[in-house]
Amino acid sequence: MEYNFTENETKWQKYWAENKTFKAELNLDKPKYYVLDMFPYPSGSGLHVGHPLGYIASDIYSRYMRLKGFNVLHPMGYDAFGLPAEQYAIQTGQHPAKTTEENIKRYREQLDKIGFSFDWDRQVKTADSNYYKWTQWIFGLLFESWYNNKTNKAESIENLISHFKTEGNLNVDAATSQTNSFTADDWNGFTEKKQADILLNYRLAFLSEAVVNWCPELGTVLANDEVKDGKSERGGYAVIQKKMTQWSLRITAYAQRLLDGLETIDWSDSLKDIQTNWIGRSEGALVEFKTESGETIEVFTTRPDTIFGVSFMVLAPEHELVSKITTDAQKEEIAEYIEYTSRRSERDRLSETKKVTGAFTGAYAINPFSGDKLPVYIADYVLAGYGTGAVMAVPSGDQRDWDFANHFSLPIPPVIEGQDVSEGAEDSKEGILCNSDFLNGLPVKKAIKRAIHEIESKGIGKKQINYKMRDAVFGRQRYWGEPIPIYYEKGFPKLINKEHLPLALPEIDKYLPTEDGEPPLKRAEKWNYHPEKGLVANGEGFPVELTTMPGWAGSSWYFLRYMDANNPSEFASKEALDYWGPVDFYIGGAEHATGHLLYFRFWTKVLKDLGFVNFEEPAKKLINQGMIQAEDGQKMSKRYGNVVNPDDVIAAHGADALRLHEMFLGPIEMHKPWNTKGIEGVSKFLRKLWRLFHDANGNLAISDDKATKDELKSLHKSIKKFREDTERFSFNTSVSNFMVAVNELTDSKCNKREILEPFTILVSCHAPHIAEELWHLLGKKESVSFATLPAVNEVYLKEDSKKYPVSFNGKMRFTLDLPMDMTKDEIEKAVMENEQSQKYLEGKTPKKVIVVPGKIVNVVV
RNA sequence: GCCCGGGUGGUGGAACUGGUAGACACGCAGGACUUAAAAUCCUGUGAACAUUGUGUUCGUGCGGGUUCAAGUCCCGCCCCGGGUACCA
Repeated sequence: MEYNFTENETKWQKYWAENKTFKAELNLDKPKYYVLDMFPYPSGSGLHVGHPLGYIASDIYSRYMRLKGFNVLHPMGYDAFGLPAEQYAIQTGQHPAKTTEENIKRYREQLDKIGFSFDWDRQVKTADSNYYKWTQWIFGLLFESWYNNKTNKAESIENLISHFKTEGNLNVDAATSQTNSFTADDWNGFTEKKQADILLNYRLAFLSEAVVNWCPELGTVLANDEVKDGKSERGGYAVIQKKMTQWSLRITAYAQRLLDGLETIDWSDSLKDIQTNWIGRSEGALVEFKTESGETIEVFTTRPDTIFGVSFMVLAPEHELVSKITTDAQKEEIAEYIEYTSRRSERDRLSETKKVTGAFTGAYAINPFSGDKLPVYIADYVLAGYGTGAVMAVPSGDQRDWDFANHFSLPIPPVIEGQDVSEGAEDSKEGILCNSDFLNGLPVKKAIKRAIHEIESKGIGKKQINYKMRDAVFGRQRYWGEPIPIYYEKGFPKLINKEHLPLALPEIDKYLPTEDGEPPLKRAEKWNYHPEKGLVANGEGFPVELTTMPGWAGSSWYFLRYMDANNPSEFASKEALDYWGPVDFYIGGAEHATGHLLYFRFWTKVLKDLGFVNFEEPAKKLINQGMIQAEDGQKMSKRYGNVVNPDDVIAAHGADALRLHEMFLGPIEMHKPWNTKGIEGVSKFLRKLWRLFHDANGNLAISDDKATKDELKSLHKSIKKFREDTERFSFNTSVSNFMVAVNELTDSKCNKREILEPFTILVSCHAPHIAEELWHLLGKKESVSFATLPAVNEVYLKEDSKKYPVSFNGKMRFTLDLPMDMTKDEIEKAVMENEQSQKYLEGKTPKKVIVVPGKIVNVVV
């Protein structure tokens, strides 16, 4: 009887589901291992063949770790809130919850057919109110915390308030947007509103007025990682900069820890690089320049050593000093320039970076060391959002400053010996300072230190570290997301009481902004809050926040919920968190490097600081699965009509073949095209494997005879390679390893239990359905996933002899079979005495003979 | 521009710390079985030259180098993919 994959695969999928074979239970007696996949956003088009690639790899690894005796947590769920469902709802009027549920159902059917060993009892859906209740609760934690730079962690806002009451903010070192200082008396005298406003400058979840990315098409603000090339990542719509009051999360407080943590985790270098660049740490100095009129311009520079090379100053057009220092004569020009820059979209600005623009304010600043008069310009190459929004321009060392100086005919004084600034700036960190008074003769690195020292002792600045990363904009003017659990009393935000969570998403008539441009939640009829009664009809109580959370809120902590997914009273129990956390192995796409993967590290650190989890990093090991392209090398997309559906592949070849084939395509981390024909190879392998257990007539035929030395060698070679390959996530070479073994066993017509039983266990990770059936044909009653991974017995691998490749001058000429226990000298002698050697020696005596026992022989003539 | 990956047969890819380049597959060619096809099995398959087996030369993007020995290490380039970009 030939192997019937459809029948067999359905049978075992049913068995696993009915017996809850992969149910994970907390068991302190067993070591745990947590394998996590990035959960999918259930889109309307279902899974294509590229999606399960990572899931297959993680499933193989999960099964492998189970065989090694670990208690494995391998869950799955859905990232169910998001823009596409809402856009669809706007078009069709269908409730996004309904379409999302339908999509989830379809995803589940597709996933079930692939034979994953997920514990479905732990499924999470971010749009489920039992889940987002806790997302809202975590938002509450962020709202009620501030970051203490002295203890280097988040602390309760109550601590801060009591500090304010007794000392004001004088001895507070916090991550804050508060610039003014106040005393205890000041604080106690402030109105409630004023106090609330100040606290917002400290809270980790805070409301502030800031320039944000506004996408008019989507009708919402976007975080920096959701904007690519000046357009929205979803939809590709134009983005403009707009000043708005917004909820944000103070991720910048964690910039240094997010950087430091990278050194403790086993993630790919490219991913770490992306995050490092995104965080963008730079060391330098904050320096004050006085204008002639007595105003102070503060600049950030990474090259304080070049301060004698400053020939002008530049402010961002939005800089608050611009209006104060502009002379009457220049007012018109400056106003025109500001008007021009505010008209330009983000895309225009980015695409015209070579165009030099700017305007002179008429004001002059004084170089604090040289006393030189420095004209002050405004230009939009200086960004309001970075550093202080002002720079000291050093045209000899900075190309942008050079271009500007060149355009406006400003001097370009060199400050490094031998510097040639006629064609452009030279920004080398090597070199010796010149024309720089007390810095003359010093190499750059020492000069930087010296300059900072002088700046500090003069009292005009200090050493400073800046980060490119911005705080994360958190509110979205959209419907399909978690409501932010905030209401407004006396004009300032307050947290909705814990017992009123979840703050459920209300029903509304349509999913569009109101006529006044308010977010869709404004349409809800019962969207006011009463601290005792909860939600009440509008007109009663206090208004509730109208924005919702971004797509990444729910995914920032889902890995924690899986640990205790059905807990009704906590986000997860302490016991479960301590046992299962952190994630041991995480797999997902690299496109989440600057979004999800930063946010989930950030939330983990906050929860650690507040004592809820005992680990600093959420995932110890992470690999990125590559993309599977269509056969034509293009991206697989409905638009190109080149999508391959796993359902079709499974119908034609089976789930085991799909799993093997996806792995066989190449290394997990690489992008590679789908290859329809290639699947024949793995199908053939499965049939060959099946035939090892059956005779020519298709009847089961397993022998209890003793295995031969060669058969044992095939088996143990395979066990060894399988273990090595799996440990280094080389799933593709495992497949060829299986093929080699089956080919060898087929050649020797091996049907011996002693060989087939352990081999079935190996194969069960990649091809669980056929393995499960074969396991039962071998007479086993339990699932093969409860078996033990076979150990390597080196005795069977030991070779008696080695076919030595013999090279002359590095060129391989012939091989020579020699016993393994020969010494170097004996090998050399044997080679030299061999008649074939004479031909290549041409009568000469060899200069040198290199012998690496067990490896090679190389004769140098 | 800067920072990461990556370039190996007709194709996907192997070669873990320098040690027989091309494992394992796909494809292709030839053959066996068959009335025929499918399925299965066998043989061959980097290129060129030569050929009786054997052999010789070249060959891992290009050019150099280190080494007894380089796909692997070093230097300089080219191409492809990704990230990032007036970040001072």
